[in-house]
Amino acid sequence: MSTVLVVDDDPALVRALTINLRARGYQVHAAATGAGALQLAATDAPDAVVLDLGLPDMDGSDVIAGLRGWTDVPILVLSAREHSRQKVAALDAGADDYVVKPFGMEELLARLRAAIRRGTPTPAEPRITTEDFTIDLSAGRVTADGRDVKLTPTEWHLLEVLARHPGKVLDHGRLLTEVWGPAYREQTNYLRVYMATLRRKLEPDAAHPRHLLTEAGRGYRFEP
Amino acid sequence: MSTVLVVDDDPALVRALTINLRARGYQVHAAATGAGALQLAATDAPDAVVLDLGLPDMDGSDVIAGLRGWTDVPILVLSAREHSRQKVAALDAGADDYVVKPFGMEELLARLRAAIRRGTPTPAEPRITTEDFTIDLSAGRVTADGRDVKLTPTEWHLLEVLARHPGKVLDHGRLLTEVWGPAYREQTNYLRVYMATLRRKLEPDAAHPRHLLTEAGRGYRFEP
DNA sequence: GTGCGTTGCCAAGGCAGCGTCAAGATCCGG
DNA sequence: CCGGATCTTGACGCTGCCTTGGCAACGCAC
Repeated sequence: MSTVLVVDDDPALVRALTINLRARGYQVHAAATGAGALQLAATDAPDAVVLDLGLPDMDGSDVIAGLRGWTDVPILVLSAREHSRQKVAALDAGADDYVVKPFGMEELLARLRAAIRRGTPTPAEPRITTEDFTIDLSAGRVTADGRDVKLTPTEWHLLEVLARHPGKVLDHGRLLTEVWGPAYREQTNYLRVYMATLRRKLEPDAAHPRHLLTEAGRGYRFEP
Repeated sequence: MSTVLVVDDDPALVRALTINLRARGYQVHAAATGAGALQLAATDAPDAVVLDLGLPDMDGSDVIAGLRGWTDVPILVLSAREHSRQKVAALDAGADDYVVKPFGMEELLARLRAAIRRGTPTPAEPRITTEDFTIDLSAGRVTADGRDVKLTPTEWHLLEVLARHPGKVLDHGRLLTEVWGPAYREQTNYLRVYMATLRRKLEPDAAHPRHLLTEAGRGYRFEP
């Protein structure tokens, strides 16, 4: 999960932000001064920084410059002042976004999500590995001991749906609807045929599958 | 020089933005509808998009989704409405920034600079080599054993799109929208024709391609 | 053990998708 | 206005995928 560095000298605001961010699954570190912020940013390598411009010890632009000297971490600036000139200065100093206080928490969180999303142009390796094969969802390929496995469109589509819900049992109706469309909800034989070919192509022993499992009477499950 | 696509149905605002952006050295293209915006974005490949949410023909989120389906170009959203919920929706749909009308021109320009600065963090090696040929993306040239290979504009465009996503399967719709525009999403025969000429010009054995591969039923893939 | 529903497996026919070719249509420089 | 390059369009086999039906194996309830 992502780490966020919150920099503000108002303890109440820091606490409010911390609570909201933690509730969304972020890890939060806080600093009350510009010097502390630079220090923490260097040691923690956060995924985003929320920075109040009105710090007691340093000018906001200097904090931004201090960060930008060595990192491209997204910086989201908070400020009580509406002054346009200051916004321009902060953005040109290298900030990624600017939010005026008082702000809505939902908006701040959305802007933070947008900033972090941009900050990681590698949206994580969407790659799922088992002991016997590897699925690369973004590249749309499957490899088994080094070699590319050739899958037909339908085979791939079915595998993709299963792999996106690892460990979960997906019932027939759901799989059929997602792969073939709502009109095919009753054609459970399709599933039998295609699960069979997937097992033949991916499982070491198709007769005793280890990853493409049947949950009798309920559906199928993918186990990494 | 950066190109900016301005999307707004208010001619006065479009003119004001155009004048200001041109004065700063940007190249400006404009659209008044969502459909026009998607079309222009596909053909012009702008470096940033300024998008008004209140378009006559499409919902703003749909325009964002239509762009995000195939490009990471920075999107800066304009809206008259202050509603927080709409901001959140636009940002989560993939927008990079959100500015409430009326806005200060200086602030808008600063945010635009920040967005474009973020959007081009890849000076990177714009050169891709395979065993049989080399693609120089920045120079727009391809060489096969020392000699320049002559490509027509369309051939080059198609090769470029494939080469920018090495190893990934790109489906027909995506390739067609990027090379020919959204209106050609169904013309899969274009792909067949141009993949054939690319193979003839680049592959040692066009009948058994090693780098320009077809993923039957799903799309094409470039393998370095 | 028996009966029933569910699942795995196989093979054959129809057909969609792909590669290929060639003939207009269009664009562009001279 | 002409000639060549480029793009568009249609047609035609062919490969291989999807569909379909039938049958055997299996597990579970009785």
